[in-house]
Amino acid sequence: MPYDHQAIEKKWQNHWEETGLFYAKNDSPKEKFYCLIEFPYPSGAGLHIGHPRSNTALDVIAHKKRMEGKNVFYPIGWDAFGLPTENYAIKTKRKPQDVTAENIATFKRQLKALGFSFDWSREVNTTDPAYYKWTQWQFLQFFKAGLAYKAKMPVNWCLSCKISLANEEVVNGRCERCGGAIEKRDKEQWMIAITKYADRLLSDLDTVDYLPKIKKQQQEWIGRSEGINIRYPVEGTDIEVEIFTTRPDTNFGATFIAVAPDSKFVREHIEAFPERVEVERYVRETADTSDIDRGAEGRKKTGAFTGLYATNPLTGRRMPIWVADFTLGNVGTGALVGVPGHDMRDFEFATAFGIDVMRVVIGLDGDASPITRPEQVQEEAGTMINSGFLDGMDIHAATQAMMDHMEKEGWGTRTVTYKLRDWVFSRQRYWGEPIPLVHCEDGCSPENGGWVAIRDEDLPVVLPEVEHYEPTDSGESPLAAIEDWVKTTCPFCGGPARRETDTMPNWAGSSWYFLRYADPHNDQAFASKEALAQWMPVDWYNGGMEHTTLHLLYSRFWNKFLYDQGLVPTSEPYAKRTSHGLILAEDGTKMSKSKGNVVNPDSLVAEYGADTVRLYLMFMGPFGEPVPWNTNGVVGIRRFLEKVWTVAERVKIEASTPPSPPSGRGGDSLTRQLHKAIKKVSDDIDALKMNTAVSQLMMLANAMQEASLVSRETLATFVQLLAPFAPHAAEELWQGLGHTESVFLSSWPMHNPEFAKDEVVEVAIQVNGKLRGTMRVMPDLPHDQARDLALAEENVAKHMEGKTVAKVVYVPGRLINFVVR
RNA sequence: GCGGAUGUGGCGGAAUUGGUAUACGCGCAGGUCUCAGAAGCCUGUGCCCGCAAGGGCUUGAGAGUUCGAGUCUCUCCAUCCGCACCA
Repeated sequence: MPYDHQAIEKKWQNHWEETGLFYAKNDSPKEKFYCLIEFPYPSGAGLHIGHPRSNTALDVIAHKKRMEGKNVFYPIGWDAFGLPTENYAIKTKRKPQDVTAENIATFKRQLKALGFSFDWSREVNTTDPAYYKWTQWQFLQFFKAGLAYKAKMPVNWCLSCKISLANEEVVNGRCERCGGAIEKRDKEQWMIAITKYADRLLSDLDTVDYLPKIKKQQQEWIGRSEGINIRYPVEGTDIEVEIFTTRPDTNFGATFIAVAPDSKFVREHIEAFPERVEVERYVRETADTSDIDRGAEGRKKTGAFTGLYATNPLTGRRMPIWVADFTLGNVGTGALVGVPGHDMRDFEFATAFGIDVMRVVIGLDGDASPITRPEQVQEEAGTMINSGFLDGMDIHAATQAMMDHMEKEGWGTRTVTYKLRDWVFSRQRYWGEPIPLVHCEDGCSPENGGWVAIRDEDLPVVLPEVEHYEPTDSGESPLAAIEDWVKTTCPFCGGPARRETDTMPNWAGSSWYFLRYADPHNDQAFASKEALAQWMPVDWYNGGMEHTTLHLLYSRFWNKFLYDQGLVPTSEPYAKRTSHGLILAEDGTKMSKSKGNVVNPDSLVAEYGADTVRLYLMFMGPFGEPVPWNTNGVVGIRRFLEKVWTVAERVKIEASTPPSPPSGRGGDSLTRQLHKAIKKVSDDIDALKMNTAVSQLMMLANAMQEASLVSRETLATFVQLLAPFAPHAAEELWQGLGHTESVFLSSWPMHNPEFAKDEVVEVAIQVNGKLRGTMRVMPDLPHDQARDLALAEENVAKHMEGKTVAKVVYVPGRLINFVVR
């Protein structure tokens, strides 16, 4: 019988579905194992080949854990709110609800065709009112706890479309759709105070098993730094300018102050600037530059002098106060003290505007001459000089000494700052969860600016249908145009009130979906305490490296908040987090619809089969790294499965034979290969080294093909090892070997180290580290015998002729190296 | 610019974590089968010199540590991901 993937795959997918084989059981006595993949955004483009990369890997893990006796939970759902669907709906004049339903149907069909062992009975959808009811409810808990607040934040405003744009819709500083100019406009936005959790988000990383690079990115994103806020009096006024620095040790070398155009200092004191007109012009000019450009080292420095001077109490020096856009308004206090000798951007600024440069640190190169060239700027290490009581100290000791001094004098206060900023939670868009607040016209809740929470029993606030999905040209969401909906009554006093028309960002629904899976049909709570206690935390979460900062941090924060409210059982939601690399197009560039280099999973599954696609995805390269797609590689995998099929047909025809008895050490060669493979495949799956696990399976298949006789037991074990990767083919082969139950109900094979041992190994013989021969010997051959055998090799002897042996390095089973002179 | 990562044959990659570099797969070449082709099977395949035996070189570039470096250290270069309203 030839390998007919179409018949086999359909048959087993139906069988698994009918028997509910992979549905998680709430009342199982087995130990739970919660496997999670990032739920997909159901875009109109259909499943991207990158989705099954992650899904297959965790499917392999889920299957192996099942076979190891765990109660595995592997759910799936849809992260369906968001811009692309909304924009598509605007363009095609269709309802986002309908578009979303269609996209989900497509994704579902595509995922099912790949045979993933998802628990489809627990599917969730963020756009379902029964789901977002709880997203809204949880937002209200943030609101009630005082963590949600309104603040003015800049948005990208397209002057011709008259709507605010997402950063992604701004291309080269212009509107993506109309190409028109963009302006930054301040808009009142809901914010969530994630920075209150910064310390715990940082320190609790010690309690979880994330890939080191993931932890590092989280740490850097949170960006804790200890420093000091220093207040300098402004000459001739009663105002002060407050700056933040992590390097007060260099303060004897401070020669200017730079404040950000968008800083509090400029907003509050611009009236007092002697050069006010010039500063106003500069502020307007720089308003639309992005932070990324502004912070860049080497970028041409610009600025405007305010006409004011601050006094450095340490030295009595007059420091001119400049407005300069290389200072960022949202970092520290929005103002910095310029030490051009020891900071490259300060140096660039000072040289551009003729400001003094002083040396206060001698670098490791010992150069103590005046700093005139950029390469002399000493930023990282060194010893203090020209700095009074700090002279001779190392910069780190000097930093502490200076902070002590400044605190004692009352000039400054030690401060911890974070790069992390509070979470902008409002969108002026249609396709998101309505924010469940009303503004009372009668003055309720003055402490919250008049904002009142919707009563729990009135949730969800259902997204009403509108005529047009475009944001209004006043910058409000399209919901603002539905006067009937906006006008409501205050849940508190019953007086007139207006609804909040902003919606939530798509991060909201994805910040807690893993909790909903535990109890997806509950209408009394987002999930019951019992269900959460049973399944949380997630044991293994895999997702893209591109989600390492935002989604991962938001959802950790969200979970921690719920934990503090006593609503979830663990402080950290994910015990383990790994990441997969992007799949690139064959030419090594990113796949994109516009370039037409997108790989279509449907046609691949139809032509080669789901098992081939799954195996190829695991084999194509190291799981954590980006790899270009290669259809030729798929062909190679298909050949492998056909080879397996041929071997299996042969085994079925041959008379049943007992398993090859281990003859002496290691048994026969096939038994040895089998046990090596069991070990390697098991270890590799756990370590997510899927590519080498598959190549080990290939080697075992090659060995079976070459072997004169393959026992049914050997083949059966091979099938078990193959099963997580190629579940359909494995079920078919397993059944062909006479089993009546699913291969996934069998126990994962154990390897016997005795059977895996080699009788003889090849040992390298080196002379002065160069390979001069090899010998086949027992792995534990004693030193003297190894030396004598090696010296007997003709080519080795040739290279040793006339030399004296200074040293012999012998690594049993690996190599022997003669160091000669 | 800042933060995180990566760099090995013609291509995707492997390397027991300091021990025979190039496993496995693709591609290519030769053979077998065939009227012929396809598929399958067998053999070979890092580069240079050599009929061969063998020798030299080789893991982005350059230096260093070591009996021994793809792996450790330093300098440089290139590529990818993220940068807060894409998901």
